[in-house]
Amino acid sequence: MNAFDRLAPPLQKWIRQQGWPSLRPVQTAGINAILGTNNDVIITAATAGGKTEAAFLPLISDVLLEEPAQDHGFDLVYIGPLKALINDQTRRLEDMCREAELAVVPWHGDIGSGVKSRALKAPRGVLLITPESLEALFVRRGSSIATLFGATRAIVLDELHTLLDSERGIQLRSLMNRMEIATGRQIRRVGLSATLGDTGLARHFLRREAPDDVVLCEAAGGGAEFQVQLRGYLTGGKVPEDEVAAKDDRSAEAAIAMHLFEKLRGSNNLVFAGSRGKVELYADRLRLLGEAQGLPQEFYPHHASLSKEHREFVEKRLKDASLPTTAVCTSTLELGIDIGSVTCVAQIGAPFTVASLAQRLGRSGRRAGQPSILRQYQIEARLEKSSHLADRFRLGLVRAIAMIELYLQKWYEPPRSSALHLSTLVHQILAVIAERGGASAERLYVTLCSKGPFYAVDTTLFLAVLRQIGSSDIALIEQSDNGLLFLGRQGEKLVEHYSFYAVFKTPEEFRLVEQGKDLGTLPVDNILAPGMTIIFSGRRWEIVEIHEREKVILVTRSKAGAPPLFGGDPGEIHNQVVEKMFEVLEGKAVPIYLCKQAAALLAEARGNFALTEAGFHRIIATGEDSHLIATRKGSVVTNTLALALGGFGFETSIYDGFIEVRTKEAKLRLEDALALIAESKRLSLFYRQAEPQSEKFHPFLSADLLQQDALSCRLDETGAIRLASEILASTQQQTARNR
DNA sequence: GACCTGCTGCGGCTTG
Repeated sequence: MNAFDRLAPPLQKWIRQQGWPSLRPVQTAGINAILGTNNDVIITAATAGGKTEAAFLPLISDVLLEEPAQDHGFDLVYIGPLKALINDQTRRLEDMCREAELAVVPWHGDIGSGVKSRALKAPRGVLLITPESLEALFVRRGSSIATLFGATRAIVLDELHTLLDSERGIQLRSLMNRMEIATGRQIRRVGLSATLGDTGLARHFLRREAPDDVVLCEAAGGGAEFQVQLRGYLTGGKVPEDEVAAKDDRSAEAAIAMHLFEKLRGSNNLVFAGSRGKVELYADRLRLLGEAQGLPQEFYPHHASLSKEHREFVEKRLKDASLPTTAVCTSTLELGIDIGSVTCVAQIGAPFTVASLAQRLGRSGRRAGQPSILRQYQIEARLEKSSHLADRFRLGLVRAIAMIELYLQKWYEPPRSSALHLSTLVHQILAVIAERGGASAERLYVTLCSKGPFYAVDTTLFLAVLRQIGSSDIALIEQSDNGLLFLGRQGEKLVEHYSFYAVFKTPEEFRLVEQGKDLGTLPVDNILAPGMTIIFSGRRWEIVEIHEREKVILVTRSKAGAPPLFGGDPGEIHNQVVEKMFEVLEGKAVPIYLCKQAAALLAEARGNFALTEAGFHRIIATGEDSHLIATRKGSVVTNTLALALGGFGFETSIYDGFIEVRTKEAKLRLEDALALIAESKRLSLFYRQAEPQSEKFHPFLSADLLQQDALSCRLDETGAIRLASEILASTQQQTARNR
């Protein structure tokens, strides 16, 4: 029997109504993988490749054709990382389920309590929910979980790739696990994604006990033709006489804005500017260019600090084919919210990961016969005598090239699987105790570690965490006479507040208000005062009043302004990306997608790289007491070595694949320090400040636990030790050769 | 040298 015939009649009718000539291969594969089996399944296809239907056509059929395990409860559970995505998918599923008369229930923070209480009284159909709302159900209604999910056939995880490596992903795996323990049944898991770097690790995420049994349904190669141009621009330094032309504004940003304005006007596009500050800067310039020509506005900023109203306005304009719209944005427009297809994706500066570049490009070329177009812009510094080697090697441009090359090879960053996730573990200990009204240490360990996602935590470490959060000054948990663990004084306070359900940290912010209307938010660490001017939401403002206690800033329209500071963490670059960068630096081929200026910059970078023989000498003297070490590694290993060197009094700065070391304050020679590191088994002794508190529940952990947590993911000791001996060996070879 | 995501229950009010 073919795939279509195996579906329940209401779904066959729905497919006919859609006017589809046939099912797509990935949908046929999904139907065959799911119907009549208990398989866990991963479905990967390009954005808008029909993944949702590939999963839900057979899953809904299964609900209609087979008897449920119990009379009440949700038949299917869909978990989405965004409220907007849940709203989109609710509409699609309602359409698909109408004929089948199956209820579709959206559930997140913006959904009214009426919908929720009705669904709790008579749970059935498809539940679409966020990880946080699901956590809230477990914590608030722990005793109802077995009833609510006792009939659930499958859990569908949308945008699986965003969950693999993150704190939220660990929480979600724990929730799926807790659901199976509460209902006493194994529940099928179906993951959907457009960009999975390593399907092996995705399988492991989905079902750790049996990753090999997870069935993979892959759509055959996307098909859209890929067009790319990389344009290089110069900034700073002395502008040569012949380049000083009539135009007032010679900055690279102005030139890029002008090019974007000319190329993108009249169609729908996305411009990824790299940071919220840069988004504001380019949106402002593009608006001014339009106003100068008396043209209607079509360039708008979009990022997470802007008000919901403004963001929804921009998203709606993007969906509307009749109004040309370009959004200058951050990764807010990277995920699967349906904004239709855009003509071109522009990227200013090199992205941090190939995975996000791929995700962004998935937004363009979605209509048959239309290419997917990338316009990459890169600004480099004009070189002077005193210019730094990182500028001479044109590392920004080289990284942009490496990213495009890796994208063409279809390589994406894999998730790291060794992380301990102690912050999230603390959260889940509190959550499980709240869900069950108390738990023994043994039961907790089985639920969370031996059977759960914290498998890297052994019993010794687990007990150390319990002791730490049970200590009298932390008081998150306490133990009763019969050995059962309960929430402590502080633990109860945390769990009672609604801010408990999310496992990730969010900064404190000011609200920006103009005449009673919210424009958006700004991190509180901005240094602002009345009279100062800023660019925000694509317009210029003057600060009128600051209300510290209410965290409100009142503003009024202004003619001047600069983008405010939005803060942020340093990005993380994978080893493979840095390796590719060195391949580019050492290579000869000039990619055809470089403009003349970019090609000249690449030639210059290669010339400077060859001149300093950085490929040959791993340690290059760059001044009287400064050196450049070529680590040829990504930021985790490079950071670890830099931290270890810092322990010896060296001052360090980090670049892609390089560490600059200043030896002035150091107690010993650089080579001797490297030798000591190379001989070590552990580096912890050398760190000066290796207790970073970056995650939400880190403040409750001890220095020792924080260091173990950092070493499991943000630092790589063995990698750094190996790197130190590798660098030494190559310098010794070099010395021998010179003799 | 960065980006993003999420949130309950209840008291008290108005309105039909």
